[in-house]
Amino acid sequence: MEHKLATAEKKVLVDLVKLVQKRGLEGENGGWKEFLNVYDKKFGSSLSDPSRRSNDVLVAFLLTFKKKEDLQLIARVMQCGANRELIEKFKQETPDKETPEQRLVRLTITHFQYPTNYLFPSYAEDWFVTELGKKKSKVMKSTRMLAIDCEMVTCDDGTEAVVRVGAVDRDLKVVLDKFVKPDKTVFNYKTDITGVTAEDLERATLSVTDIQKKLRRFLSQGTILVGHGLHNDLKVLRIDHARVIDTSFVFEFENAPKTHRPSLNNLCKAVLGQELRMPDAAHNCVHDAAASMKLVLAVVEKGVDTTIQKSEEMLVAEKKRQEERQEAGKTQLFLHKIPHYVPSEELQGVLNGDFTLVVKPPQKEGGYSTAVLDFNSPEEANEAFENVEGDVAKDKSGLPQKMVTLKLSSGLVASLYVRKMVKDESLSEISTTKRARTEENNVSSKRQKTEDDSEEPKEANVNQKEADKTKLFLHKIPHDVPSQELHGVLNGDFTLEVKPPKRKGGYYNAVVGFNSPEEANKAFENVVGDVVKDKAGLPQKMVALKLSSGSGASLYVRKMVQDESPGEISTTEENNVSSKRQKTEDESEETKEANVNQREADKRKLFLHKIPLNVPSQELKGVITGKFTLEVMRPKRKGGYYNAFVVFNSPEEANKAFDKVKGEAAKEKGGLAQKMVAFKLSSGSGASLYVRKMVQDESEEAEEANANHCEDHLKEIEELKEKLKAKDFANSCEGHSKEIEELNHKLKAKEHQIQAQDKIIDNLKMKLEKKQSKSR
DNA sequence: CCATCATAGATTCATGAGGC
DNA sequence: GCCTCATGAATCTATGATGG
Repeated sequence: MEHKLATAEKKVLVDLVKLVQKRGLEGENGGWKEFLNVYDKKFGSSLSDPSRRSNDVLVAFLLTFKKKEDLQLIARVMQCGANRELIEKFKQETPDKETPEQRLVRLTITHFQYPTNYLFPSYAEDWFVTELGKKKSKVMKSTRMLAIDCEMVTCDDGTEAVVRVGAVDRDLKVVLDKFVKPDKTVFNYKTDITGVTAEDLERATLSVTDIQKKLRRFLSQGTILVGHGLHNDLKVLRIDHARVIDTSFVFEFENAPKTHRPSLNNLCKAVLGQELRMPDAAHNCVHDAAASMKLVLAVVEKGVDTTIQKSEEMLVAEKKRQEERQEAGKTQLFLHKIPHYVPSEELQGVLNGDFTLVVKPPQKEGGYSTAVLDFNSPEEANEAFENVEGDVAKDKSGLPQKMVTLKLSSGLVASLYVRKMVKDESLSEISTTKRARTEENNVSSKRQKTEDDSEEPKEANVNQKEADKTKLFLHKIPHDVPSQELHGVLNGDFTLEVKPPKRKGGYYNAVVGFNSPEEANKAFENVVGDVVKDKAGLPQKMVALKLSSGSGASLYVRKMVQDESPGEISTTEENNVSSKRQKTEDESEETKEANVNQREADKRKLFLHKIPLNVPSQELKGVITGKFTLEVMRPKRKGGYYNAFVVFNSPEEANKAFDKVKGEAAKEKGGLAQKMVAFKLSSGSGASLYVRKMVQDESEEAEEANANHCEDHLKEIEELKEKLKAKDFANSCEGHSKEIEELNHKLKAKEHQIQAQDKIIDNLKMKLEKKQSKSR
C-alpha cells in the first residue's frame, strides 16, 4: 500500500483525501485538518486544500489510516484512479480500437461525479462485487450489455429499500422482472411513483441476496451494466460492478448547465422521439431499463451524438414555464437572506406600497428566511423596488437586486436582499440560448456603466472646486450609525448623500451638500472637536456622537477644499451653542415614523448581555421579574457570551422590571442605564450578566431627565472649577500645573459633552414640535 | 412528498499591509 | 499598538435538478 500511494498520481491522492474528508474518516491523528495541525507546525490546517499540498503530505496523511475498512476504501479509490488512467491510456494508444460501448463506459467512469457516486462500501459482507475476468483486453472489448432499474420504497427507519427489479438485455429481452421483499417495515409505498402496492409485495419472496444471485450469471466476462442514475440501483442492490454506462452521465443537453443532469423521460423524447411514460404515470422498472438500453443502442448502433439538441417540445415547454414565471414575477418582489432575528412585521417597513407578504421561515434554526411580496400591478412592484435605498446589482441570473440594511426596533441592524423576479422591462425579451443571454447581460451592464459615467463625472467636472466648497465629507462612519442620525452632527441647512460601505460591516461615507461655501464653512466650524489635517492636508475634525439607540460612535468631518483664509471664521465664536439645526427636506415621513416606532418598541425591552454560555436561557427568567418574552441571540463565537432581549408588553413594565433587578445601577458607555447582576444557577455555580435598558429616556419626562443630566454636569463643572480655584489658591507651585492642566482638560471635555447633549435636546425638541404640529 | 447532490452567492474568518 | 482594508479560504445557505 505504501508503495502504491508513493507512486500514485497527484490527482488520485487529492481526490482520495477529499473523499476521506467528505466521509468524515479519521486516521490515527484524526481527520485531515487535525493531521495537518500535528504534521505541519508552520501552516497547520490553514492550508487545507489538498490540491495545494505536496504528494508527501498527502501520502503521510493517508498512511495514518490503519482500520481495515478505511484501508480497503483507500485501496479501492486507488484502483479506481488506476482504472481511469488505464482507460485513458488505452484510448490514447489505440483510438480506433475503442468500441462505441467502451467509449460510453469511459465517459461514465471519467465523469466528474463518478468518484462520489460510484464508490460503494462494497467491502461490507453483504455486498456482491463482480469479477471482470482475467484478460483485460478482452474485457475492454466485450459488448455484452444489461440494463437494470429498480423501484424503491421508504422504510420506517428512513432508509430506502428495493421492492422491484427489472433487467433487459441488449436485444431488449426482459431477463428479470421480480418483486423483492424488503426486510424492514415499509413506511411509504409511494405507489403513484413506483406503481408498487402492498399487495404486490405479499406474494414476493425474493431477497436482495437472491437478486444478486440471479444477476450474477449475467455479470461476468466484462458485461456492461446500463442504467439511468445507475448508482442508486447498485446501492440498494448492493452490487459493485466496474463496467457501467450511466445514461444520466453520458448524455447532455446542449447549453444546459453542468449540474442539470437530463431526465430519462426527456432523453427518450429527444433521442428516441417517443415519450417514456405519460405525465404523472407511475414508473415501471422494466420500461425504464429498456429505455436506457435503447438510448445506449441509439449511440452504439446509430451513432447518435451524446450532446443532444433540445427538442422543439422541450424548448416550447421551457419557454412557457419561463413566461409563466415572468408573468407571475412581474407583480412580485422577492426578499431573501433575511436573518432569523428579523420579525416579519418589520419587513413591512422595508418597502412602501400596497402588498401582501408571505414569509417562508428559515429551514434551519438560526438560518435565513425568504419572503415574497405580491403587488397588485407590475407598476407598483417596480415603483416599490425603485424606492428602496441601495445600489442595484445583478444576481447570478441577471435579475436586479438591492442590498438593504435596516435597523430593527430591537436596535439590531439587519441586511437583506430585495430582488425583482423579472429582468428590467427594457431587456425582458426571453432569450433561448446561453450566448444570447450573456450578450444581453453585457449590454445591460454596459448601459448602466455609461449612464453612471455620463452622469456623475459630468456633474462633478463642471467646476469641481467650486462645488466642493459647498460640501463637507463625513467618513469612517460606522455601519451601525443610521444615516438619519448624521443630521444631528452638523447644523445648518444641508442635503446628505450617503455612500454605502464597501464591505458589509465596514464604514461608510457621506457627502453633505450646503447651499453656499459660507454655510459649509460655518457648519464645519461649529462642529465640536479639534481641527487636524488629514494626509492630503485637508482640515478635518473627529466627532463623537451619541446615537438614539444609546450607543456611541465616532466619525470624521472633512472639508473638501483647503482653507483659503483660516482666520475668517473664528472657532471661539459663541453662536454655536444657540444655533438650531434646521430640518432637511429629504428626511421622509416614513423614516421618522419608523424611528419613532423603533423607539417605542425599544422602550418595552431590556437587553441582557455578557451572559456566559453555561447559563441556560431558562435560568434568565429568574433574573427578571414580570411577564415577558425572551429573545435569545446566538453567541457570535464559540466559548464567548451570548445576549438576549427581554420584551415586555409596555414600557412601564420594562421600567418596573429593571428597577426590581438586584444590582448596582450604572451607566454604560453610551449613557444607557445598566445593572450588573450576580446570581446563582440551579446547578449551584454562580454567574453574572448585565441588564441594560434599550433607550435613553426621551421627550416629555425624558427631556427633563436629560435636563437633569445637564444640571448634573453643570454641578460637576462647578465642582471642578472650585477645585481648580482651591488648588490655584492653595499653592501655585509648578509641580501642580500638570494636575491643573488635567482638570482643565476634564472641564473642556465636560463642556463638549454638554454641548453635544444640548444639541440632542434641541434636536428632540424640534422633532417633538414638528410631530405635534403635524398631529394637530 | 422527501432525500440527495453540486453549485453559486454570500458571509465569516484569518492574515498581512499600511495609516494614524 | 490599534484599527481598517484587501484578499483569499472556509463555511454556510438556498436553489434547482435528479430519483423514488
